[in-house]
Amino acid sequence: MEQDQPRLASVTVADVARAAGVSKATAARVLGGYGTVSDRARAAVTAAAKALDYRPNELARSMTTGRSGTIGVVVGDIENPFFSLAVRGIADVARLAGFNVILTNSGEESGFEKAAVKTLTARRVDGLIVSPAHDGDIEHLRDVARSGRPLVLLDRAVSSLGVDAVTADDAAAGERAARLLIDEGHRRIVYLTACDPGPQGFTALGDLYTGSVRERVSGFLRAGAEAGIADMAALVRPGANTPERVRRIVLDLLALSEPPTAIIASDSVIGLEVFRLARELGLDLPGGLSLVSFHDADWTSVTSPPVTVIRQPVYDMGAAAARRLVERLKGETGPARHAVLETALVERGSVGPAPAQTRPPLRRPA
Amino acid sequence: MEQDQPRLASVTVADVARAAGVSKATAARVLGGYGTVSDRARAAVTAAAKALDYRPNELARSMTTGRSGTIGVVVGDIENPFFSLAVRGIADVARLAGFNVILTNSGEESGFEKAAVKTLTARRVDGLIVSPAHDGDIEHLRDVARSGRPLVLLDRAVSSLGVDAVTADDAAAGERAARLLIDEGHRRIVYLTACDPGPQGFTALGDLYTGSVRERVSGFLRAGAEAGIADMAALVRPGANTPERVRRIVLDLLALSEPPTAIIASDSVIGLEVFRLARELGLDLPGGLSLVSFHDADWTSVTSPPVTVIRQPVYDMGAAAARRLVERLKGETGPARHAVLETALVERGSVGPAPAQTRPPLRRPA
DNA sequence: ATTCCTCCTGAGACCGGTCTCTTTCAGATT
DNA sequence: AATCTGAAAGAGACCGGTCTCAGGAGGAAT
Repeated sequence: MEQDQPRLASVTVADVARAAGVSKATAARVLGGYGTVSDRARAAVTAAAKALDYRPNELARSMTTGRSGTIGVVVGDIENPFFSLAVRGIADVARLAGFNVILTNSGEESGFEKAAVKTLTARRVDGLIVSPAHDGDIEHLRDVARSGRPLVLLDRAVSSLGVDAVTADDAAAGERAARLLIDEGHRRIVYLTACDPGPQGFTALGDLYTGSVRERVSGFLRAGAEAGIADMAALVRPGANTPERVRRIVLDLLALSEPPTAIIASDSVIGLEVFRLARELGLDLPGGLSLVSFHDADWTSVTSPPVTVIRQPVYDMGAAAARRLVERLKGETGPARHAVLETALVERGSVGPAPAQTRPPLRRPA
Repeated sequence: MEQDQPRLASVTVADVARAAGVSKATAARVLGGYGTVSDRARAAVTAAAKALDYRPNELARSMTTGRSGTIGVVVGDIENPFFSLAVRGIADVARLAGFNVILTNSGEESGFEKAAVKTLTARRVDGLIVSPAHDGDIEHLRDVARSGRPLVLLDRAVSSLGVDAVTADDAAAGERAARLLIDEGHRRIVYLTACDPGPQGFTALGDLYTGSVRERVSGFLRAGAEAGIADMAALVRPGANTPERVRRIVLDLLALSEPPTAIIASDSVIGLEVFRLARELGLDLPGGLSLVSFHDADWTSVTSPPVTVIRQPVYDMGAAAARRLVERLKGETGPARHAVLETALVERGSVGPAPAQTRPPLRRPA
């Protein structure tokens, strides 16, 4: 072993070159793996590098090459199993393609998202995968697109940006979930989602600034309209951003003179909190309340009853986004593509017929 | 608005300086926020920078300063709620201290971990937080320590490295969990963990190369020894690295002539799979099998029965690790510190008395 | 033997910042 | 008026790599 000198200054190509008795250029060629070098020189440099414990400085390297071998990812919330699974998909594909992943959390806040994007571009990532928190506030993404740096949107498309996107078939999924409940006779169905509430709650689709949520709600409303349900929009509830807020919203809803008979939760974190609250209240599922949750999270299959969910191909969504980004990074040009992945309705035990009411449960015309 | 020139080459300080009619040095002073500059010059440079849409190149900056404003994090598995919560703690503290976080997943594999550490140091992160997958294989960490770059170990201490670490009181927690079960009369208790199995399973503590796991098992064995249980070590089962392997191991155990009456799961992912399997097998919890899981994951409180868990201060562990790293980054020297955070046993419904057996349930001497 | 071509190598510019060193100049001091 | 002081600004080296370009050596072709 070499002596334990507390080395602060790092070994550079120049040091290696000197030790090997060649020029800096030749050493760089060996160490960087480019150009042509004689076997003799190569051996000398390799040996010197090893002896000196040379470690390349990626920073310097990417400063000159312009490429960093890194892709930046900005997700809403790594804690949400949806995103952590998607990130895994991204990471796996990236690794195979030889890219490193820099991950950042926006906390679903536009301000943090902007800061994250700024930091990542400043650090010259080769490309970005972002799930935009707020699709009315996308100047920073437009900047990225304009700068020519590849950008792929994940889970939330923003068509006006004209960049690649990978999402699930949210509108169809929202419609499917609503229809399932309607077919069971439910008429007062809540759509509960984490999108920040506007000044006075939900009034129109435009109030929902998260792409995926808006899609889902549009499907939800469509199902209601087709079934002739008067005011399907009345029970769309954004603002379920924390467990506490989920509880407050649901408690308020249950206190209505005509309480809802079913809830659709827009992600598994919300779904879990609804489930927990129902159980605390002694509310029987699905007898007293039916529940459908987006995202087939692990726990949904072990509760009693297990939860009926919309299964999204989350891992694949991440992987597809990364694959697309890598294509772009490899020079693929051509128009922006929006990949829409199919979801599946997994029927388990949390949906049952609506309890008998004043109005008899009408069946939707087949 | 400016014209939409598709700018590929980025604007540099030199460009700004030229536009502002000052020297590169002066422009750099304004843009970099250092040195002294007249108000007139400052105004000119600021205006020029805005007009040209100047964006600093963080790479170039950190190449000269030697600091990158970034801390690298290598965790075993971001998908595991334990790590995603810890990462959140890290990210929050880092953000407040003005650092960015680069996150990497090792998949609990030493090889990937090494690659990740190498990449991160090559990109000159200012410091590292790592949860070492294998504490017999730490040359790469030793290199980091030797290079003088601050390193904090998370969840898994390696005392021989002589670096800061933040862990839970794993030995105490393991002992506590085992004791709870022993007090309920259990004698055949499984400790199920994800640590990769040696050639022929568990034979001695040294076979467990994950620090936290070894600690927990040592506590587990100690509890057994104190209660005079003959062969507590016989039911220590590493290798539960995937849901499938959890199933296989548990099924094998249940097929024993004298099957275990209780299982301790070393993390919530394992705990969930055990729970699911028990339910599939129609095994009553806690009547037919008692279960204690490490990590107070969300879902553990909503199952039927809810799961008794060891609650670790996961978020705080991440935050503490980040805080310590930031201290070091700010120049704190002084000896390595190992912070041990307390855990709590949260008794819920998945633990019950051992079913009557040939041997009568002995109570541990108070 | 001469020319041509290929292979290898070294010198040095360059990337985009920071930072030291030097010079200039205005205002204060005596 | 002469000197001192300190703020402001410019020139240019530097960080650690990459890469272009020009030149030298050796082998093949003529």
